[in-house]
Formats: sequence, C-alpha cells, structure tokens
Amino acid sequence: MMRGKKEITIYDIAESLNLSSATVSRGLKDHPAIRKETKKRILAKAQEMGYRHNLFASNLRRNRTNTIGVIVPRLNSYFMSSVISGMEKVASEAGYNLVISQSLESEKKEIVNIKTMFNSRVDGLLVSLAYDTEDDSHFKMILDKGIPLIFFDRVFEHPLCTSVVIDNYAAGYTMTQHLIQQGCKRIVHITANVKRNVYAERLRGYKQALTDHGILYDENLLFFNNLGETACVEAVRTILQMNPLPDAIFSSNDSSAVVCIRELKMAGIKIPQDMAIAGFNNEPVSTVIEPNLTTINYPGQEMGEISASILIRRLTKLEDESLNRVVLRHQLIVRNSSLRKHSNVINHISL
Amino acid sequence: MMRGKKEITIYDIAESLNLSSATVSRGLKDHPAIRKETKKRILAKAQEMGYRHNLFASNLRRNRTNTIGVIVPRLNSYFMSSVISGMEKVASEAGYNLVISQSLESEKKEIVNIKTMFNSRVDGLLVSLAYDTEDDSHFKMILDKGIPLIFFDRVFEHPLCTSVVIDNYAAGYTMTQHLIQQGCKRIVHITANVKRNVYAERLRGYKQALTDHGILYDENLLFFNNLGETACVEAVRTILQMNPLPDAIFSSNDSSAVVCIRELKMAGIKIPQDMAIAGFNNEPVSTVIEPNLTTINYPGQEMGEISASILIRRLTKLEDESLNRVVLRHQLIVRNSSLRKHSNVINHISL
DNA sequence: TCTTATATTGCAACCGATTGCATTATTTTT
DNA sequence: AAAAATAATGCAATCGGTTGCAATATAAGA
Repeated sequence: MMRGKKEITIYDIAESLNLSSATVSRGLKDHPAIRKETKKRILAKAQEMGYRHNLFASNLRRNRTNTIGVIVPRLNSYFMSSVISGMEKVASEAGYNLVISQSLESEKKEIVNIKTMFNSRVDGLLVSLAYDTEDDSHFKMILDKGIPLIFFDRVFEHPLCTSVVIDNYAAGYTMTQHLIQQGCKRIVHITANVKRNVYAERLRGYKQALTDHGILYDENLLFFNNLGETACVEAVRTILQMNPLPDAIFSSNDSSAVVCIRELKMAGIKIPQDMAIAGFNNEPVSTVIEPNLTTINYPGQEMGEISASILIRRLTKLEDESLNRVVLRHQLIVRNSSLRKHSNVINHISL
Repeated sequence: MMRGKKEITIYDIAESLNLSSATVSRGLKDHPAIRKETKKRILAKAQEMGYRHNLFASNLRRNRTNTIGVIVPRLNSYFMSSVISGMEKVASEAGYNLVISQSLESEKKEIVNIKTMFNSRVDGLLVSLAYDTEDDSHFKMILDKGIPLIFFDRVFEHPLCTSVVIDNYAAGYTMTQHLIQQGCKRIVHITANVKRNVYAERLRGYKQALTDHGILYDENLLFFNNLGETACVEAVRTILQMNPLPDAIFSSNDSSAVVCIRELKMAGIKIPQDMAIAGFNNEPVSTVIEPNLTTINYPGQEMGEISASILIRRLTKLEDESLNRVVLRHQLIVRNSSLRKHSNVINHISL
C-alpha cells in the first residue's frame, strides 16, 4: 500500500546527500551560487525520492502566493470562458496560478468569495461584478491591504483600480443608430441593473443616439430586468400589447434577445420586417437563431489577457498605477435580425 | 498610506490581550475549551486589529489544504458550468475551496494542470478528461501519494478511482431506438475520440440498437471527428453526397447537431421529414435552433454535487473506497428535430 | 474547609522552505 | 607559497498557526 506515504522534504534530500537544507533549497531553484554538479545531484535525488515542493512552507516564508483570484458572475458563457482562457494563458506564462470562483450574480456570494480570496492571500484580484452588487465596501479590505485589484467588464470606477472595458456607451450608440438607420423609430431597450456600468453606459448611448437623430426618448420603451428567460418573456408580452407596436428591440445581451425573437415569432411577428432585434456579446447562439442576430462583438480572450497582464505588471512592480482605464475595441456585427435596408449597412462582418 | 501594512498575527492579538497564542488560535476557531467571554474578546480584538487568518501557516501545520482541484476540458458550456456550480455548492458547505482549471481538450495542458494541482497540494481531485488524453500515466503520481481522485463524465475506469457518469450506452441505445421508431433506417452517427468512454459507450448503444431492430450496421455512416464546427460542416458535405441519403443523424453533442441542422437546411434538406436530427446534452441552444433539437438531458448540477460529495466523504474518512462507479439518470428529450411520427413518442418532456 | 472534578489557559515543539550572514573550499594574484 | 578574491556551502532564525500535554483556576462534592 503506497497511500499516505510520508512527504519528502528538502531535509530528507539534504541528509541523504550530506548537504545542508539551504543548499538543497537553492539547488532546487537553480540558484547561481550552487555548483552545477551539485545541482544535478540534488535534482536527481529529489526525483528519485519523489520530492514535491511545499508551496505552503514557501508561501509562508516568502509571504506571497503567486496566485491570482478571479471572481466572475458566471462561467457558462462563451464570453466568460474566453476571458478565463486569456487570463490563464498570461498568468501561467508568468508563473501565476488562477483561483476562479463564481458569484452567481449575487452580492452575498461575491462577498464570501472576496473573503475567501483575501484569506487565501491571493497576490491580486480580477473581478467582474455581480448583477446585484450595491456598493464596493467589501473591496475595502482588499485595497487597504494594498492588494492590486483589477475590474473587467462589469466594473466600479475606483482611483486605485484599473478597469478593463469596452466603450459601452459607443456600442449602445452605434447599435441604436444602426437600428434607426434601418428605419426603426420606436426602439425598445431591454437592459438590466444600471448600477452596472455596462448597462448604464449602453443605455446612455441608446438615449443619445435617439436624441441625435431627432427621436423622442420614450420611457415606456425601457425595460429593466435581469435579462433572464422569464423576465424577457414577460417583457415581450408587454411589448406585444403596445399600440403602436415598437419596431425594434435592442436587448443588452444575446440570450435575452434570443428569447425575444422566439416569443415574437410565436406571436406571429416577422423579424426583422415587423420588428428588428439586436443583442450584445456575439455569443455563438447568435448565429443559430433565425434570423441570425445582430450584435456587438466583444473581445473576451483579449480582455482576459490584458486584465491579467496589467495585474501581473503591477505585481512585479513595473508599477503603472497611473493606468486607470483600458478600453478595448468592439464591433457592430450586422446580421439578418435587424437588416431591413440592404443598402444601408455600416459595417457588416460575417463571423 | 495604508498599503502594505504589516500583517497582524495571532501573536499580536495574544500580546494585546495578555493571552497565549494557543488561546487565541483556539478562540478564533470556536474551540469548546475556551470561555465564551474570552472568545468574544478575541474576536473583537481580531476585528479591531484587522487580523486575517493565514492559510499557509495553517495548511503547513495541518498538512492539508481544504482545497479540491477540478480539471475540466472547457468551461464554456452550460453543462460544465452546472457541474461546477454543483461542486462549489457542496464543497463550500463542507468548508472546501475549489481550484478550477481547463485542459482545453489537450492532454499536454491536462498534464501541466495535474502537476500544478499536485504541487499546490490539493486534498483531492475531480477530473473530466481532455479529448485527446491517451493514457493515465500522469495520474500515477496523484494516486501514489494517496490523493483521492474522482472522474466524472469523461472517465478512466480505475480500481482506485470512483467514476461518476450517466449510462451512455443506454442513452445511445435509447436515442437510436427513438430514431428507428421514427421510421429512420439509415442513421448516421457523428462522434468523437472513442478513447473517451462517453463516445465509445454511445457508439456501442447505437450499434446494439441497430442490431436489435434488424438494421444492418454500416461503417460508412460513422463519422469520427472532434465535433467542432469545421469538422461537422465537412461531415455534412460528405453526407449530402451519399446515395441514398441517410434519414437521420445522431450527433454526440448538441453544438455539432446544431451545425448539422444549419448546413442541412442550407442545402435544402427538410428536418425532420428528410432527415431527423438528434444531439446530446440538452444545452440551451437546443431550444433555440429550428426545429428544436431532440437530445439527451444530462444532470450537470447533480453530477457536480455527487462527485464533490463522494470526494469529500473520502477525505473525511467516511471511506467508501468500495464505491467505484456512480451512474446518474438521464432522459431522452424528444423535440421537433426528430419527430416524424407523432403517435410514437416514447417520452416527451418539454423543458 | 479540603478534595475532586471540570473548565480554561499556557507551554513549546512542530510543519518545511527561505535567506542574510558566516564559514569553508577553490582559484587567482602577487 | 602566502595573500586576496571568488565560489560553494552551512548556520540558524524566521514565517504564523496548531495541538498534545501540562498547569492553573474555578466549581462542585464531601
């Protein structure tokens, strides 16, 4: 039975080679002051004895973990998974590990996650806020301890934190403008908690585009919900009872837009002729739904890579504390769900 | 400037309360031998001084991490995200943390991940294999050290490991039988690396169902690929040149089935009249595609919960080493992509 | 009041790697 | 060959909780 064998330590190696633990420690990490020949012996013996590095002892002594905490609302989107891939790539190249957890859109869970990360002494944090997070008090302890904190996508603006985002205002503006150029005049906007920058900004862009094109902004065309299935079914029901009927829906993510399309089609509404639909995020489902969904492409992988590398640069004291905000490119992707005038396409990218 | 303040330790608390570090340590974790009143003072002081528990010191001393490693192929599916939620729920209730990483379907990455987990001393591991993992040699070091290892979904059968799976054979059989009962006789099966149990078993079920219903098994109707978009487009192209045309496709996951539907529709094939389509996993996209996709429902959340709780039971020495295999329920979900005979439905669940 | 039992708290040795500084080999220089 | 410089290695304290056992305090029983 091999299970539960005693762990081999550097002391065991040291003893069996007649060296000191210090030499073994240095040898194992390729310290320049150790003779090449000695290193080789140490490595060989370590291998032979089945030594494994003890991160706790090491972390305890060095007082750092080489671990980055990541807190996201959910993992189950193509977008988030891309973000995480990007982070993992950059982090592992720099010798950092990732600890990932989901807040499941709940502030309470987010707080618990933060505490856990805090206690497990992550060197830095990458956070995208939960849907219902009200304030940033739970981040205070993080910042007070001087732990670098980077927000991405759903962010708090904070003087000590860098935010990595897209220009949601511009995206909201562009999308609304596109719908207007397709001849739409009564454009519904379905969005979520405007405490979240992403929604607030898109909404601001929506309003401004209306104004700039001489369309009166109508509060009744605004829906605030959690973008879940039930809520969107409900919203569509309300929309269908409007008179006159709206001629477009701009929803703040793809899955909600997909629900709208489904419900509208079931009600006999033709898309995009009767109603144009637009989403946000360019999830794979947007090319599955019929008609294919017009949306905004979001650079997930890149967002992950950039967030992680900014954090790591902070950690390695190449300090760019000044860096307060990084804005990534986004793209309007016009597909059939909004295409009413083939002449008028601003920017058609097929993906 | 508050940043980088010195960390408060139990010694600091002890000193300021005129107690021993032992008492503080016990007080902080609610040890019964400490007076209530004393505990209160300790907690209050800890709070006041901004103490945070040092997991490294603790782990180092106790020689366990209360951390469970999770390695999955990818995070970006509804299924996997449900699995992880389930695991997180059970784990956090039992006081364990999760360290999650993706192999991105590559054995090489899987090996690296295993090594990282190994070195970070996870107490146990939950693994679903990568697409191209050839052998289980990289798990040897884990098992040799007596670290409990649970496989879920994509598993290796191993005497020391518990597997948590569904009955893929039965599912493959049921699905094929369903297609046969819909009048299909030339049923294509698109699947992936049969080194993975899930694919091998489904294939076995497919073959057996054919045999049992007196249909000759035809090798040409079998496609092995990575279930990616390109590969499936390719497969459909080949299928379309067959004469006679197959009358059904049973693909081993939903996203590949969705690609097939799209391509077939583009080629003017009517679904399900000309060709019935079935997928696997019951991803949300299966209710978006038109026609809605017949599929097998897979209990993701439950699989996660069960895997985690089995692992934790092992860790807490309620040892059920005997437990070698847990099989969860699955369900055939019949939707329009395969529904050619409305009279003949075995099991129709609308979700 | 004096024992005996029970409740609280303290002592001190861990856990395993790291690292500044001292010490001992080895080379190089003079 | 002796001195000086450089290369290798060792010493020992340190990181911060944890825990078996001993010691002290308080309460209950005789």
